[in-house]
Amino acid sequence: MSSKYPFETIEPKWQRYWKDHKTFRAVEDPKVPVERRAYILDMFPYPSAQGLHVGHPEGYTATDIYSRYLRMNGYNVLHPMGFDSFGLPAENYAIKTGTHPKATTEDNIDRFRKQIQSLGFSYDWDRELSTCQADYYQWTQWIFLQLFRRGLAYEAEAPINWCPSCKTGLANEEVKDGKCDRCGSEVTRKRIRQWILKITAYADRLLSDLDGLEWPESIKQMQRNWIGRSEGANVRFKLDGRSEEIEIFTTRADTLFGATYMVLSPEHSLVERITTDAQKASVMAYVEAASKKSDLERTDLAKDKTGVFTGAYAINPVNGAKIPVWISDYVLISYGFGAIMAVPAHDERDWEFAKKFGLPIVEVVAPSHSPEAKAAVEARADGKPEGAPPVLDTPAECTHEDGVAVNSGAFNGLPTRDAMREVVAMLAGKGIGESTVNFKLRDWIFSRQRYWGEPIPLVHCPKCGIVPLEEKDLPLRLPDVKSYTPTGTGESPLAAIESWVNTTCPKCGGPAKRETNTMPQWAGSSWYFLRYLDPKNGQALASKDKVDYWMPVNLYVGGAEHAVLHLLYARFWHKVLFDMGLVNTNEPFQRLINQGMILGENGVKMSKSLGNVINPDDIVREYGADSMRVYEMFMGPLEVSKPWNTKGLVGMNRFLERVWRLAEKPLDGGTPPDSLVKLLHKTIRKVTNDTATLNFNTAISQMMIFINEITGEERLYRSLWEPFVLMLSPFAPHLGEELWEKLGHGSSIAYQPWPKWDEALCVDEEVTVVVQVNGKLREKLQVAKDMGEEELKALALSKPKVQEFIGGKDIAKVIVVPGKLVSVVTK
RNA sequence: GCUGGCGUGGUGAAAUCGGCAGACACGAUAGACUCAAAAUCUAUUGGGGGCAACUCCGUACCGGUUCAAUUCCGGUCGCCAGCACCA
Repeated sequence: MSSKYPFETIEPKWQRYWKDHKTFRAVEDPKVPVERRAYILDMFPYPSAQGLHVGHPEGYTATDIYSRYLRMNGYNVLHPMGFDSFGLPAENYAIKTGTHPKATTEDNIDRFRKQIQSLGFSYDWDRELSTCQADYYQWTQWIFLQLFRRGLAYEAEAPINWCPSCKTGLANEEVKDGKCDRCGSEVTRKRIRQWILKITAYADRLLSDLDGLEWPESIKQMQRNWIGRSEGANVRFKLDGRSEEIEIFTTRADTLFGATYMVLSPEHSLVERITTDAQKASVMAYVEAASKKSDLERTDLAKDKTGVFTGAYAINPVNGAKIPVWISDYVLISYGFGAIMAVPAHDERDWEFAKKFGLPIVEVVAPSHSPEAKAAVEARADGKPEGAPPVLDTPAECTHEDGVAVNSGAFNGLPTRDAMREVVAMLAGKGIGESTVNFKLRDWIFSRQRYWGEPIPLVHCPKCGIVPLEEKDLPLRLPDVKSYTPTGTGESPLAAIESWVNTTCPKCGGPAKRETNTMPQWAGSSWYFLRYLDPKNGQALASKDKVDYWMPVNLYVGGAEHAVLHLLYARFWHKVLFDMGLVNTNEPFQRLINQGMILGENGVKMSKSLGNVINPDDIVREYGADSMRVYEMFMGPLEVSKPWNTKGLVGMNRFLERVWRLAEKPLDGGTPPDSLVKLLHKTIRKVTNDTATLNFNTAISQMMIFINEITGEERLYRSLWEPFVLMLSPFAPHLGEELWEKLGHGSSIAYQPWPKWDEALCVDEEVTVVVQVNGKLREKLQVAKDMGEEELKALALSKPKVQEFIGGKDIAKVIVVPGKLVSVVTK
């Protein structure tokens, strides 16, 4: 009678063993060559009150299997875990319940750590960190000071997302579809004094360095779009009868002759000055209304263009035309100069606006094969481009396609690309424009008017201005407060603690006030992977030796939701640290993989409100951690989203039960049958290759095939069983250790050498060769693996079945792929 | 709208230097064991037709290249994700 697989006792037993023996402690052994060192990293979790979700262990299991596999292959592996613990959820909870966020955060971390440990991951827990601890955020503050010193942090008034109901500024990630994620109110804009990081100074490098990264193409593409580099030109337009100029950015300098009006963003600084008295009332009303609009109203819903004429006119520099200057909120203050030249014939937005307000539309680019284009090209060939016949009709539709310049004076007849270059050259010659590059990426609004974050280590001194703290005075500790409730004035709750706010200036010693904004949640996570390298270092964020030993991260696994925020911020900070000589690589994460989402059993996203959430604790209790691990890896490729299915999990549990029952047979030291030896070697080959490439689902399937085969045997051969247990152990580590111990070994399986396969034993002596006649499969041949082409052809043609389908027709050709197929084609 | 990705049995999926479509698992059906159930084991399981040997169809849809297409190319439709007036 066989016993049930006792995961309830095995799993805690080995977890205790690993902890007591510090089995997975990583040590910087200089004897290990660089190519045998591996830094395998998970995106660390935010420890929420809900506890772990089944989605978390998916990526963690993948990196764990890979880490264990690498250790067994002689690698020195760094595989750490920690907690991203500053941020709004803890603070919101504190506001609601009056519990200190530190207390709830610590509770949550304890819970998370326990849950993570219950899954048997091989982390080096001696390196655990938490971003809200002073000995960690001391270095987050230190990095901020370096950014400040290098001119990469500046103070400015900037409009931020503001929730009028929660009375607080919101981070971008807390705004969903223009609404507050917490209360559902529409988010408005509020201008508040902000600390901003100059990430745009690194835009070019953040873009070009993507090319060298082994990241999913989709993530690289998302970052490219987000950075949004565009080449174009700046052009300055004179105002009619005034000294000011309007400067604009355009990617289509070639359409300058078609610019029939200009539009300023309502927030543009010239608006007030250039508006004529007659227009003042309507312009001011429009500006006022625009400022009150939420983002949602200004973008999604604003399909219909709105705007007001300022009364002012600008001069089109190429043809001297007087063109009206309007204001409209379809022009964004935050991009380019917050002003545009409008070319309605060749820009959809300008087209809609011009149609609505009856503004002139002039075609300046004709489709390449149109008669207008041909006439312009001919005129140019004759040396008289300006003599090209004018195109007078208002175009029927707007097009941004390339073509040939028309209605463009000396530029008539030039193809779009040439016209762009020529027009810019002409503008540059006159000193009223030049080619330039613009980015969509904006500077990083870095301050939060919140309590639970890193205090910004600066003071405001009435004499000296903004003064950074001395590095020796770090960390600047977060003080205790009575109330975490946001003030609603745009000041953080810290502002109310006078004893903390009032301080002395580090420079002059006079009275000064502390900066009361705190850092966003993204600060701590922008460099945590460096602190794991040297988590107890009191002198530096990490010693250079340790950075050199481990960096860069060889494999980083986490959700795709961090494609642009965390992954872009971390790259930015890393490049700054690289420029300072503190890290050895330009990029932090060499290889990135996004695990897919685990959906609910009904195929939709797991969420509390849908009642389809699976709690990993229940799974571990009922089926064991190993079943959970193997199931999550068996579900499908790591990168794709797939629905949870508890039935499927039960199947994995059955597989492990079968393995356990097999182990209860007495071991046999004899030689197993050839066919099983061959299967073993094929299995080693497949599991090795698939594990190395993170194709865990097919590796598991091969192990199942192996088990199905050897289950039929009377005896359990040690020479088959030991290699199998070794291969299984990264996937089901508790069971692996237990079976290894049962095999009579004294030490952990974690560092045993990975089994090797013999290629000669993976080859079958006999293979199936299929015969096709006119593309259809008609016969199969069992032949020796190395049968030659001629022999195969003769054998195939000798088969009655094949002859039957040839049906006496002449043979046009026969294609033979030795070991695979014979394809007969008739005339 | 733009960008990226994906469409294969009842379900999760496997197979792509083009070469037996559906490995492995779930579910289902039938049987063995049992007083019975659970567990376990055995068999069948893409669809249609045939008593059967067998045969036809089948990888979202339409077309192309090829002796041969799930795989390559062009188009259409659908789904998912991200961005969204970026001049």
